[in-house]
Amino acid sequence: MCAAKPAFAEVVVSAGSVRGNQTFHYSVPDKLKSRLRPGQLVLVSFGRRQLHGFVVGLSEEAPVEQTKEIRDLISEAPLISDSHLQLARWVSEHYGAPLPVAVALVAPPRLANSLKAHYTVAGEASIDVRRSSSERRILDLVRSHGDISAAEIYKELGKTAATRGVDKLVRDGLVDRKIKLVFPTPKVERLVGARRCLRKPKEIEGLLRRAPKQYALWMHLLSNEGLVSVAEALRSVSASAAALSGLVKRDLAFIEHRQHLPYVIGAPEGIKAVEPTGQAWSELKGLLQNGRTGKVVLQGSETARWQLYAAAVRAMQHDGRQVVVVAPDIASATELAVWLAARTGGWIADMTRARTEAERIALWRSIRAGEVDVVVGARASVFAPFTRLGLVIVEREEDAGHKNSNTPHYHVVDSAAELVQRCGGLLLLGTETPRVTTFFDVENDSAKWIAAGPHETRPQVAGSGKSSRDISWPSGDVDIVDARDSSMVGRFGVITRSIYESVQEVMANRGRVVLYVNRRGTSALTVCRECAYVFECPRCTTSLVQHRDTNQLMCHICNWRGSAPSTCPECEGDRLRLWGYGSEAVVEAISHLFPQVLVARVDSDRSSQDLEADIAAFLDGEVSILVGTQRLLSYHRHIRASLLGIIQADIGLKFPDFLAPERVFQTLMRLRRSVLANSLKSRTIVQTVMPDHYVFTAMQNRSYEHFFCSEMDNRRTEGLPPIRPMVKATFAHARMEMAEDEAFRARRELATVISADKTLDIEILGPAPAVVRRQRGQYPWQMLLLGKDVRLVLPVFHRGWLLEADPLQLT
DNA sequence: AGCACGCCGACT
DNA sequence: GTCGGCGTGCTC
Repeated sequence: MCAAKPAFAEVVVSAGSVRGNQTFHYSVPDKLKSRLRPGQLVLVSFGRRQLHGFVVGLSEEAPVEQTKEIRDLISEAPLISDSHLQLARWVSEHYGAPLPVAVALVAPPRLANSLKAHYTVAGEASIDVRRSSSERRILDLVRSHGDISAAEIYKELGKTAATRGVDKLVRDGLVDRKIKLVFPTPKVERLVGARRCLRKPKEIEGLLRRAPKQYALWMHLLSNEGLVSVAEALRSVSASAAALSGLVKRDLAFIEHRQHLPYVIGAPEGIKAVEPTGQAWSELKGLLQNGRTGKVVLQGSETARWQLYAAAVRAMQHDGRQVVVVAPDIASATELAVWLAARTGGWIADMTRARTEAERIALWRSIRAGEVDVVVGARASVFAPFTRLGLVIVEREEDAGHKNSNTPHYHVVDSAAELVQRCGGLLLLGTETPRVTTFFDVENDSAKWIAAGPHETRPQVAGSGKSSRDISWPSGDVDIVDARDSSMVGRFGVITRSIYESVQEVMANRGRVVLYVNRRGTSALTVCRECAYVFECPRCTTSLVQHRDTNQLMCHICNWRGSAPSTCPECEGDRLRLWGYGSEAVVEAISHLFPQVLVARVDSDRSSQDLEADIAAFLDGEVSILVGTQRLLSYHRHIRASLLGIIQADIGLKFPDFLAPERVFQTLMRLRRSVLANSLKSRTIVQTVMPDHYVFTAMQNRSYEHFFCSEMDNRRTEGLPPIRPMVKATFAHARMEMAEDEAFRARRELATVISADKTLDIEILGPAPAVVRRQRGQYPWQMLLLGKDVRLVLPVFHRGWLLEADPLQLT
């Protein structure tokens, strides 16, 4: 604790443009000396502006000579706990994000919208004749009201004149600005129900003989169990509000006001709370009982994992501690919330169902008040203001949805690890196929491993020898076909004979097939056979992909579209050739080979409605073959088949991105798990031009460790993550030389900083133009920083640079 | 955001 | 020399 009467307060000012993790010191006025605490919201002068900011620390001394006074306390109750302030600081430093942006993560949602300015008279200053007419009008308004809100002044003068005039008056000390924090509350719903009474229906019919609308309404209410919304009840019998008030006056109906909170998920009746048996639960239970903090990896099938989550949540409810479950996307968050609600007592908050600002704020506040025990949400829910945290569950920790796609580029797993370090609690990472980084932690004993199963005996593969972690593995054989020397059948030359024959066999047995291609469209590039002209995107340096169904050329980087030409713009020749292929080409090829079979395409070029209809047809057996991209995985619960064909997955492996093999491996594992779910006779055929790549051999050997060890060999020699932390820094400019010059200037500046301190462990790769040299009309140049001290030099990157720590994609 | 400062090219 | 446009950095 600091001294009772702090002289200075350290404040994070809410100005988005303040780069880096800079705070500002203000002197504490006497009237606030005994009241100021970290986490409170204050009003401060910042340059010419008055801004709100969070107190993050109190001290006897300030690092600067000149300080201004804190103008006002906006919120007496601290809105952010010490631990969450520390978490925000960590996010800012770790991800190279501005501190105000990081603080906004742990603050109430859209805080600025809840701040309302009020104006009062300051002193007895007489009206200066030189004041403009709008200033005089504002002064009159303030004087006559005594205390007037900004909104009221806006109404009188219009926004521009009002803000300009009011700012001037505040600066000149004629009026005082006060900021009030007014949180919105979710709208109140009026519900109506029939009053149960002992009078016979016949009697009431008589009573209401001369009020037919009231009678109709009464019958309607009786036919409904419980309460219905007033608006809906009146609409359905086309009655007016008068009819309702008549019923209420007769005491036949009653009105209840209820806050409609869509994020509250109650437990349905008949909770199926079954305590799991088995090794996994007894291990997990032990860790939970000790109330220890730490990281645990739980590997297993979805069913096995979810059962353990439910048991863990119940254990926490029993101990009176809060649980947060972070799902990789909105759909699975809601699914998990409903699933958990059915298997645990009490109510669960689904953050993804809090849609309006008022709802999000109400939920935030009830979490802060400790009223909510279990929260399920997408990635932002790790930053919710828990007060007695016991458990953080990250579902499908390997999913890319756990990484934020804009500043700050936080990752849920790393943020959650920091969270439990500061707030306590166990971090449970649920996964089917762990990330390399996560399994590295297990190998290092910095994370515990629990195998949730179901397990099957798997072929033994020589690994590090040290560990023998069980990993549940999708059943069925994997065959690898070398696409380079196999004979191709059908159009475009995309299907090997071996896949063709297997599909034929499955079709003969009335089975179903899923074929995966990693690209949309018909062709990867369109080339002129006369002059070798390649159609390129006008904004990017990518080749355009032809989409036959819409007859368009399309850029897969910036979504540029143009109609497909029939002649070459260079030589006007008409012999255009489609080179490479995507999902559309595979559909065409397959339909041509199996004309009697219905084939559906599943990729993001098609609308959700169309896709759902096709998936339903697939379930009915009407459609027997699905051809799709990543998009197939959105229907992972429905795409069961006895044959999974990987037509093309290896394109990514040729990119200069060390993360590509892991991405391909994860995608194929997930596809296999969903398509072949527990059917023992099912097969996977991988058609590839890289049959010896460890991604495919590991699949064939059914060994995660085979994949992991090969992957780590690569990363160790290069010192890539998780061996050394990595930060990607990108600078884009519409003029290529500008981007290049700035990239090299930053590189030189970094070199000076690094050479000044020989102990710094930092290596710089680049700068180099991005693989796609031009994107959306801009030329991005990027640099990769590696080493344990990389974060110390992040302040070197000023305005215009985009920083991403622990990137998931280098291209 | 809004202002100060400094650099550079255009003009007196 | 000086003016002003523009890019950059600072605000406790």
